[in-house]
Amino acid sequence: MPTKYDPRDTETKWYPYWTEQSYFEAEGSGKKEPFTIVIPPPNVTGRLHLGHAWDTTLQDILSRLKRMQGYDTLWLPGMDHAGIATQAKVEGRLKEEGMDRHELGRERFLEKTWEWKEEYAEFIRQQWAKLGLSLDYSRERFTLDEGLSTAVREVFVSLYNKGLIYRGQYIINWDPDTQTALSDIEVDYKDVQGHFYHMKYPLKDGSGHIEVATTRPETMLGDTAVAVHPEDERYNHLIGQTVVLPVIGREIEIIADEYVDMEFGSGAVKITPAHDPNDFEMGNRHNLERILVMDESGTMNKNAARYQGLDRFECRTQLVKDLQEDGVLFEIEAHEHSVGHSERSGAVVEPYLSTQWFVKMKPLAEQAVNLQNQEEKVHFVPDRFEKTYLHWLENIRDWCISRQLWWGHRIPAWYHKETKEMHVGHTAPSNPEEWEQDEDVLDTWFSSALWPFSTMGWPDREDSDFQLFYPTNVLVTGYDIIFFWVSRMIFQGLEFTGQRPFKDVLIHGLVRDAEGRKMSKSLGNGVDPMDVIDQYGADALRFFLATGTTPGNDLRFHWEKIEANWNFANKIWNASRFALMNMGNLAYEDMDLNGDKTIADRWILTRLEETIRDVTRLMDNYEFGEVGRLLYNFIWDDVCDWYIEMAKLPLYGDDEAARHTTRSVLAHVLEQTMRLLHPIMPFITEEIWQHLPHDGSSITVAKWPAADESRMDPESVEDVDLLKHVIRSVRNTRAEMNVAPSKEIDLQMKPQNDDVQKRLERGRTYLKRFSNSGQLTIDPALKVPEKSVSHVLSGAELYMPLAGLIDLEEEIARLEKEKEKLDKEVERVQKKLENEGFIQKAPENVVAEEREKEKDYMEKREKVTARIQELKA
RNA sequence: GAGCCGUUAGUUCAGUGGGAGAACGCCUGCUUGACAGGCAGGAGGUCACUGGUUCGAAUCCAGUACGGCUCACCA
Repeated sequence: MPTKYDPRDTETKWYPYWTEQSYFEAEGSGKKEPFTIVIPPPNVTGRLHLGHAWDTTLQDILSRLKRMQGYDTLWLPGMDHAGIATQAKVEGRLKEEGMDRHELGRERFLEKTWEWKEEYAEFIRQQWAKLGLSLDYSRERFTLDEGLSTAVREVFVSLYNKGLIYRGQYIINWDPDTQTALSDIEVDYKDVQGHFYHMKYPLKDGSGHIEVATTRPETMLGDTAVAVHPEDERYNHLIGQTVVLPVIGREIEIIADEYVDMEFGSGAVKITPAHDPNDFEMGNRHNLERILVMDESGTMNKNAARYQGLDRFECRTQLVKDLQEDGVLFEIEAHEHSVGHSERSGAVVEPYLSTQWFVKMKPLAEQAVNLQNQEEKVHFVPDRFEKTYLHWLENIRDWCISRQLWWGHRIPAWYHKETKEMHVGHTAPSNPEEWEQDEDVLDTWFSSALWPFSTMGWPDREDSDFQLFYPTNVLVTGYDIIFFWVSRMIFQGLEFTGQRPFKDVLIHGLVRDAEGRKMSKSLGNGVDPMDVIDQYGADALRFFLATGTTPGNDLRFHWEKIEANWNFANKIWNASRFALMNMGNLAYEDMDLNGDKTIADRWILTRLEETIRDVTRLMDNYEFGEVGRLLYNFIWDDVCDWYIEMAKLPLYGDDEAARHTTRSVLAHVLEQTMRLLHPIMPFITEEIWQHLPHDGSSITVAKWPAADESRMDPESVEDVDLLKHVIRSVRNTRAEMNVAPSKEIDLQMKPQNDDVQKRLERGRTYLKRFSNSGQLTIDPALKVPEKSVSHVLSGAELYMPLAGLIDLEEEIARLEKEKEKLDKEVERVQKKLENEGFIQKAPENVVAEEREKEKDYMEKREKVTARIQELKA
């Protein structure tokens, strides 16, 4: 084994082995308790980013843990066709080749897109492998697969038949760039510094005019009314009168509607039912005509009269100029307002009248809301996200699900060419030549919403995977897609399977750069997880992702932390190297933990049991950060800095039996620790585990360690704690007095009682070695040496005669300082104990602890004071 | 406008009713038979602020300030 850990060797070796041995394939036999996670399917648009790496690392930790704990673990992989995003990518590629999808035709374009999909799917699988993810590839799914498409049609037809899907003409969010409708949540609202345009519309009878204002003046071309509040005294007399719409010359009525806010603007509103959702509603109430003034690309149409052919923003500029000249537009006010942008293309979204398909959300949302009052609810971790989720559901509007794209699930609706009759069903009507299928496809999230069950054979409820592995145990995802995905899976799962699709939802945040900024292409601050792996290994990256933060919070990426985690891997590597070099070909069968163990052996075994217990508990609570901290400290501090150093005594000694016991303990501790760490750092733990004495073919299928209280030895912990205190005091003195570690000193200890004396005697060999003392005295009747440095510990005093090195004044000053510290402690404790309330109300054990401390501090202070007196005398 | 989160050591973050923690960074010393990407020792914090509850508050409650996020409205 090389002295430095090189993750590249290890990490390329094990993944092929794991998959060849089918360790990640769920059995599906029903003999073991199942544990299921479905992966949030990444888009087949490109490379995985750090967010994916984080999300999947957390899932892999849970999957590996549960697999080791004996569950029939299914972690189901797959990908999402990502309608708009993928189509845009393929169109981009076509454009480079000087082509256009319309030239190519729908069928050829889809062929090209499938090619793209295969290419990127392979790419994504390679990245999953590099991350070490324990995915069951035998069950990989894609949202456009045959089976999943069947599920999509089943859901569509069923919801349609229940009246929960309908088609109609409404105002939707239109993206003129990609030329498709969007759902409400695919629109990003940004505050924009715009203008408020004030206009006068003349009354037909010539008696004057009425003032209106708008932020989108081009929509005035489609106005079909002006509205005022029925109780607005300024306008009462005008209700029912007619105004002549400038430019167009259309005569439109002044109507009364309570929606109008009298306080806002002039109190009169222009009404454009085909270009604004509120105006559309009002139009329905008053039977107003709906006039579209643009086409699907945002270009003004024939209803825009002389502005026909202009882009909507060119039209705005020109129209404003013209209206100003005509005196219609009399004021332009700076006005900050919120403007919707397409989440995908960034284009300004146009509220647009259009015929689309919708899901009626009220009944579905209600079910999901009610679920949270039941025992079998979805548990959000951390639970604050439940509030976010419920608030959204309670205020939900109908979901526009049709998209004017080619790449996706085609809507299973057919229209008769002549009668215009509509047919909704799994298949086309029997005489297909007389019908044509709806051109549109479904929102990508419509199919993603079915993912937890469509991937398991549903709608075949008898499918063995669906029977065994559904509902899933936990969903791991970022808070940014709670609305898009989590909520939709829940209401569709309830509607179609009658069960929650997952018991827990583990929410994480976003990966940010070191300055806390979101990683983005435009900022160029993104980090490719594959680069991180190439430099430091997947284990280092995974440890960082697992331990960097607590659930629900964002994570800042720091290269230094990744590097520190490589150091940790290297530390583990070298500790193992040491163990193996001193293992003497110890075989697994020959390991013996029942021999005559040293206090170090008993202590580290106790610490191991504590670590097993705590790590298991924390894993179950998704507290991976704490798990990492515990394992890091156990390995680095307890195993490496203390146990290995202590184990060197028997290992380098002549006592064969003692050596055998210590070898066994060391091998056992490392072997068990590798198992505990394996879910987080799968590669290095497998590598080391395979080198160590072990039983079985792979750590991936080794049993998760079980805590055994009977192996704990509290005495040994007290022993080692005392030894550590003594050793630290000596080291501290050496450092302060500039006594080189290589220079021998005398160490004289005066125990206060038999118990401490015995402990010190038991630890004598360790004390001698770690203090590098020539003479070591343990004597309750010790005659205090002159000219010596002293330390007062709980239960013992220690002296180091360092004649010639000691400055008496300095030593007194040091002890005075020590005494001051103790004074403060005593004062603090006594203040507490003098408090009647504390004595009466605080729990007994707390009071007892304080009394114990008081005694200890006072004793120490006494000793220190006495020592000062001696030195002064 | 409503809701949520954060504010703890130079930095990144844990801790969430009973003596302020870790990692990294910093300072000092060390070719100690696994590791100098290491070992040993050390410095460093009125836990944002103001009140309240409590025998006891970094921790619970209310408010304030600053930073961030989400939703809604915006003619």
